[in-house]
Amino acid sequence: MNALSIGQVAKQAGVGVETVRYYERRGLLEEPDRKASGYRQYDDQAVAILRFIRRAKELGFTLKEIKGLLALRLDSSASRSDVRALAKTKVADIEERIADLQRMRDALQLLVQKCKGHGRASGCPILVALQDSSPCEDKST
Amino acid sequence: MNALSIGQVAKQAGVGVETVRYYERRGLLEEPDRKASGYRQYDDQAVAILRFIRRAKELGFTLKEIKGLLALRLDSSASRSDVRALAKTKVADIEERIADLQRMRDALQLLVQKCKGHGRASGCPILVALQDSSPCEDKST
DNA sequence: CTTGACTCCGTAGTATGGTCCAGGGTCGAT
DNA sequence: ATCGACCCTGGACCATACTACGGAGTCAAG
Repeated sequence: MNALSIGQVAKQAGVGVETVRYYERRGLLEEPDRKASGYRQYDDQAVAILRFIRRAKELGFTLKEIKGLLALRLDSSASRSDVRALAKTKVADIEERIADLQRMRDALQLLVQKCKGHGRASGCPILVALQDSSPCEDKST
Repeated sequence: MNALSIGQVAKQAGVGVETVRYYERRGLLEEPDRKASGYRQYDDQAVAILRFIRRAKELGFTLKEIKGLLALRLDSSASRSDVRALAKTKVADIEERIADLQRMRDALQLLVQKCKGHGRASGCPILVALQDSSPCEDKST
């Protein structure tokens, strides 16, 4: 197991040094061992976790959620059924998110189809639809 | 054309008063006329724009993008294909996010499968799945 | 042993999209 | 005239996710 400096893990994971420290503060990354000088010493596992975080972020997870996802991984020794339940909940969350995005996409795609792309922008069906097609119930009750 | 107070436009558009002022500061909403007292005076057009913003936000546009969309609407030299291109880009964005989420969901589902029965959950498929599906080129050049 | 790159820490600033607050002024009804 | 509801401004504040900075210490090559 090779020891890596913060700069090296950062580079290998494709993030900045400040970001690594930030994740540590946020509790996503365990506090690593230190050398006598106080320098952080990481191993390859840290790189894997950083890449995981990067990827999960791309998937639209917040750091808080990613922390939970990482906890799934670490909790495994304790209670497997809990892990399973948590993972299942996450799957449901994600599916909901997918459904939301699909609704967004469908709505937008419908608008794109309505617009043939000819003529002036004013009067474009997309812009018109954006104004008119909304239910937008007001806040009065 | 009826004159509306900020509270009235806000209510009709389904947003908060502070939000209306915020949009004005951000340049999404034109500065309205003022009464002698300094009170803002809006018309129905403002409600339409606020609804437009709300709706576009629901479709995943950022305020910056919405500002662009609103500018297109006013720009006589802008064409529908400009609007269409923007919308299409957004559709592509959303589809990418959907695909990513589906991959994440599959990875998690795999985790759920693996956690079933026994077998160590350390060596977790979440981490593995996300590690492998990512290019993760490092920053070195 | 010097030099330059790297690291430490804490704090502050960035952007996004608001939201809230104080300390005023205004409006409409009673 | 007085009350409550509304509006004004400027600025602070919230969360999220970083990014930058100052002033110090450390490491490794030459």
